[in-house]
Amino acid sequence: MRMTNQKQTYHHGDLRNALLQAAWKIVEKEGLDKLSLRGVARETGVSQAAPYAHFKDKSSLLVEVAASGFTALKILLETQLKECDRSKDHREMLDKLGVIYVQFALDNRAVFRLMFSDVISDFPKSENYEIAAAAAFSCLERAILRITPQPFATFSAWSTVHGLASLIVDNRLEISGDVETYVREVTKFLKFD
Amino acid sequence: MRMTNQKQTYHHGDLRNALLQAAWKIVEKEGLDKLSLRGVARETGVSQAAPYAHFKDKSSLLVEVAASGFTALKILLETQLKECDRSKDHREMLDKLGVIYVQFALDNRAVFRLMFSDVISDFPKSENYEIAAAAAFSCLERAILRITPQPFATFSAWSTVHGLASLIVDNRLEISGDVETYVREVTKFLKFD
DNA sequence: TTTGCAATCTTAACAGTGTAAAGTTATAAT
DNA sequence: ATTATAACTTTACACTGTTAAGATTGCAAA
Repeated sequence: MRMTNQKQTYHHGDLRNALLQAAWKIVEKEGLDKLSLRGVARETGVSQAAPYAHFKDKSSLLVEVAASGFTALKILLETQLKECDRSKDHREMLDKLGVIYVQFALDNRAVFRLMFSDVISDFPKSENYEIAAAAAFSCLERAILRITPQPFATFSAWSTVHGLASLIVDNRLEISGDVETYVREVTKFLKFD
Repeated sequence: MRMTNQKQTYHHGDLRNALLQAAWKIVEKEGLDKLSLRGVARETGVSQAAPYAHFKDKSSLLVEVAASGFTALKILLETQLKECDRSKDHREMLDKLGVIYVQFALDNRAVFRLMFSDVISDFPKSENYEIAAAAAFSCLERAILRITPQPFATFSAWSTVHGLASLIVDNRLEISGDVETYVREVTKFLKFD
């Protein structure tokens, strides 16, 4: 088992993760449509067929990248959630989570798109993906539940924040000024009482 | 100039539109990732290189499909907008537009995704696309302006409805029951007073 | 009407892709 | 040390987007 970056032996040692990292990097730099499995292999310094020892096919690789995206987002949300744990201003907490959500989308445009892409949404999926996605969603849910128990409140908040993030990422909404004020302006119309 | 469906002459007569229709059909039936330019040509009964007489490349074709998607959506929204013109219940009108938006997304999943896809969002675009997209957006805007002049109200409503549509289309939100009640439940937390 | 020309289409070719099959090498278990 | 298995490479195939060169057509000017 070898953990070096450079390939020095026939067996890579940590190829699975190396491929995931390379894929993330390429997606962010070149875009999803420019990402090829062969390119990922090339970037990692292995042969074109090497990925198939670790992933069933290209989609499976991308699903795992998306899953790690959800995990990254979840960590950000959960950190904020803990910071605010003793605060009584639950609404302020929710807004902060919204800002984090949108900021994550902007900082990781291509991966964010991938996370909800049809490459993934249209079925195979994976346990990892479902767990990671649910975990991220649950952060929002917990924050909402401190404000109101109304059943659709979570979906409503998620929809608003997700829609805003999507529209910005997809260039349908030009954003001038910083993200935070923008998110606050948009979410201020959400009222749960 | 010939308008028949079957190809009978060397010149097709209306190939541009035929290609757009075929592309729409294939996208909806097989998904965006399964759509190939060659496949579109095949479906239209024309050679693989024929599309290049009408479109610069594959992306340009898809951009036009997306544009026609926005146009279709705009027509639906505008029809509803006119029907409600004499109504005084502006909020009810807005809700109806929201239902139409989400219903359109569900009825045309793949095209809806295409409309906001990175294939398009990441730059080339086209005049057609921008005009059609702006026209659809403007329907929402007009409806909102009858409720409130607050600057971010439109973005807020659009974000919510678009987010809801996206999450459903991308299978992140399972929908049980009919769309209408679902949309109303989610949007009822939007309050503009 | 004839001629020429531009638009529309076809065929052929190239590089790049995803992926399966078969062979090679390293590691772990005996 | 031997062997089995997992991790890798090489090779090959069908398919893709796109370009170039040639064929066919309708139309406008002569």
